[in-house]
Amino acid sequence: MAEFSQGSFTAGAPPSKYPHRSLLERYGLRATRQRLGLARLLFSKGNRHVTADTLASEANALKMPASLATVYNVLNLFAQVGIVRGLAIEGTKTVFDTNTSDHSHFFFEDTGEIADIPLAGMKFADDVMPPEGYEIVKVDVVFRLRRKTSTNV
Amino acid sequence: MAEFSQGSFTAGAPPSKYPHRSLLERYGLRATRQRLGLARLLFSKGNRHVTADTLASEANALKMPASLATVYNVLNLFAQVGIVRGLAIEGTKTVFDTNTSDHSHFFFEDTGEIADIPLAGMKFADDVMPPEGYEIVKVDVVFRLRRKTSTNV
DNA sequence: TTACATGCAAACTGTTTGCAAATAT
DNA sequence: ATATTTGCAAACAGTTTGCATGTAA
Repeated sequence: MAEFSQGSFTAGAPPSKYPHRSLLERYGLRATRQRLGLARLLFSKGNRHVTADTLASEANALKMPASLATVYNVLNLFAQVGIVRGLAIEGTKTVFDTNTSDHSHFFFEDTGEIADIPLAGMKFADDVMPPEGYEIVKVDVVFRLRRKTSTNV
Repeated sequence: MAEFSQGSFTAGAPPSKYPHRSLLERYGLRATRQRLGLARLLFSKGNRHVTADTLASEANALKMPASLATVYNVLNLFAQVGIVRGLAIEGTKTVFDTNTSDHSHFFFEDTGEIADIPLAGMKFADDVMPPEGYEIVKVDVVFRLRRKTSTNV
């Protein structure tokens, strides 16, 4: 039960133990226990694509309890300030991507998985004239993949 | 209020009155009253982007009653056989597009509206190498639009 | 006549919200 | 001390489903 003890420091409060505290403060967000925990899950192992409930179960499995409602709140908040980015790929669950740079996605239709592609969507904005009075703020590009049928060579 | 009287013919059942009957038959779908009615709404006035409930209210307003469940069934069925195409743009409601050709979309963030752009997504498939064993079956490209801020010249 | 489609209501999934208790500053 | 955040459960939106009734073939 101690893999994520947090809260009571004795001495000079080790400054490097909570690397995400500064991240939160940079965005003017209060550094609460669950925000720090979720930020750690999100940003400790490379770019990720999570849904609210995958992240919640992950947190709970690691004894970093956060209610589903809070996970939603935190993910929405992070998305709002730009720490993560929400994707609407499958219509149902919202996927949050920790990679906020301009890139595209593979969507594996068989597994539902999502993978990043280093292809800037904005480069396609040149091919398109936005309607009068509007500007293109983002270009979402999703390459939908199907397992190649062996008969279909 | 009689723009869609349907049902009771007297004589030799005018053959051209239901142009969508043949559409349904072409896909092996039984030509029921509500399928014909919904097909008419979908395909009588150019390309459209509808949700289940906009289409249902439209039908009901025209005295072509179809329950919401049936509208869902019919739209899903049409999408399945390829008469329409489902879009996952906003995460919430599924939008059905009567234009099944390869094209892209504008998404107006202020109004939620969707508009077609004659830009084939598949042309971007050249820039991308699909993972081993997979093939790109569709490329969804959405240009998200925001109203230009006058201060932001 | 018979298999299939419809309508209704109830179930279901994903997400948001109201409010009391907990907590960060 | 006080404003903010959390957790729970209830509300909510969109969609699907079970089953009796209706209907196309």
